Amino acid sequence: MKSSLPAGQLEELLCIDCAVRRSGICAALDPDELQELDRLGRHVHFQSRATVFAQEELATSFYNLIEGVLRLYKLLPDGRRQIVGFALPGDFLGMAVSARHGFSADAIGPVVVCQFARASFSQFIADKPHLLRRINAFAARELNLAQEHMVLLGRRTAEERVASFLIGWRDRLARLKGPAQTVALPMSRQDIADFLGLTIETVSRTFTRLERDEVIEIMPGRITFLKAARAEALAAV
Amino acid sequence: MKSSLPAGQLEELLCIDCAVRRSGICAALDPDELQELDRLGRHVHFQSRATVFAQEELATSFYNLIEGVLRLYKLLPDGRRQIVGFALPGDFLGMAVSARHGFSADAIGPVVVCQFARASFSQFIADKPHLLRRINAFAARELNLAQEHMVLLGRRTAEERVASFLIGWRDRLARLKGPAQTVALPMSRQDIADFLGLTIETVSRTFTRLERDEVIEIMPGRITFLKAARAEALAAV
DNA sequence: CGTAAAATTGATATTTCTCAATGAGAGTGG
DNA sequence: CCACTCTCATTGAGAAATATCAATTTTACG
Repeated sequence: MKSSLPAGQLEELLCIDCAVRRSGICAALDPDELQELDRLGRHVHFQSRATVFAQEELATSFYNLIEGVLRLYKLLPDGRRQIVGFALPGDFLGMAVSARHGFSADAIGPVVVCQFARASFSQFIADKPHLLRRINAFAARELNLAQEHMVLLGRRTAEERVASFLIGWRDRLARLKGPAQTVALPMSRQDIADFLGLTIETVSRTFTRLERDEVIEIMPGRITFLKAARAEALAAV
Repeated sequence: MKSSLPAGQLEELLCIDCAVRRSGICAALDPDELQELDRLGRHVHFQSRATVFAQEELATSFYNLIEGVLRLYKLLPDGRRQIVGFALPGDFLGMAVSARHGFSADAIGPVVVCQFARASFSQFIADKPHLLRRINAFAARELNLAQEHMVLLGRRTAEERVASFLIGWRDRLARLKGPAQTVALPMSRQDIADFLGLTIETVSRTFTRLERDEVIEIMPGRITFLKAARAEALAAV
């Protein structure tokens, strides 16, 4: 955490000290490789609502999310929005299928990312099978999440969607910060609606219903599970 | 296509002669590696409706789809089904996130797959960066498709879903067999409904409406585009 | 042909959306 | 410190899209 770098570069910590060193893709690297990586990446801060990259923009970088939350979304030409996921520290972004990004990413609250130029990072990973395998595992996990979400969007009721979302979010935060009954929800109701394929009104009504049934308690920016088992049952069915 | 192998092994063609040699992940391999791979994989035939692997089953193999169509789906405990995709020749399956399959795969019509034992294939790819990169690219493409599908499921109307599906399916078949206005639909209306997050009745009514509007012509097991541009517009919005 | 499965069509029900109004929290300037 | 304002969230009433239930028709297959 301490740094001997001159002022103005304080955030340019070394990979070896990185907060997501053990959870991100970099966990696959040995000390020598981490040192090499130090020269390729740089930390970039974004304030709330800032855009890290946008759909259709040329994908010139890869990103490791170090701190904060990103919403990842696709827009239809008429403005309809589908949030395809929320990124948390340790997540790796930028695996575009073409030269352009398939979705936009913007900050929900302050964010720090580790940015890598596409060309040099591609070169860095090109002959590192252990790192390629880890990136593969990350992609497989993402794909699995996406498929779970398709089931939610295609076949679940509003109440099941909301319960699934809350339980899934709780579990992701638990992996980062340890388990807790109270769960921070930094994203807006509109974000939740656009993630779950619902309207903001339906999300709000469903929250209220879950609170009336004493499954959760609603507080500004967070909720508490009162009957976690009931919520889990709704999420699982 | 010709084979000098004894009867009973007629389908055990060599990788070098494989129908999906240029489109599948194996396109990343050189002749020596293909020869090595010959010893690891074996062709397996499935008849229509047969299950190649099932959700929650131990993932003991990887598969290259050689011929035919698979439906890939997840089931909820109460029987609701979401088809997460249709696999076509050249697709690679079996990248499970855990030890178990995240979805089921079964044959729509006769199917041939090239099956690899998980352990030996994992070993085969472990130190082949070019193959790992290709598998990565396949995963990224899958993820991209999944995200597109999330938009469809979360934010599109029934008519847009059906038009998107027909156009998307046409384009995938075009890549395999060349462009055509008439498109084979080997899957049932129920399969289409479970892919699009609709009921069979809504799919049927939407097909009928598209036919009444002279956008498509419906025939048993296939459709023809009469106004492809109109369908594309519905799919794109 | 005859039968079973798949697809279509119709009538009605239900969920979720849309439109509109109200309420609550956070930041700002007097 | 308090009104003011802006954004976000909640609530209500009615509309719309899609689901459900129930025939009927078409297609596939022995």
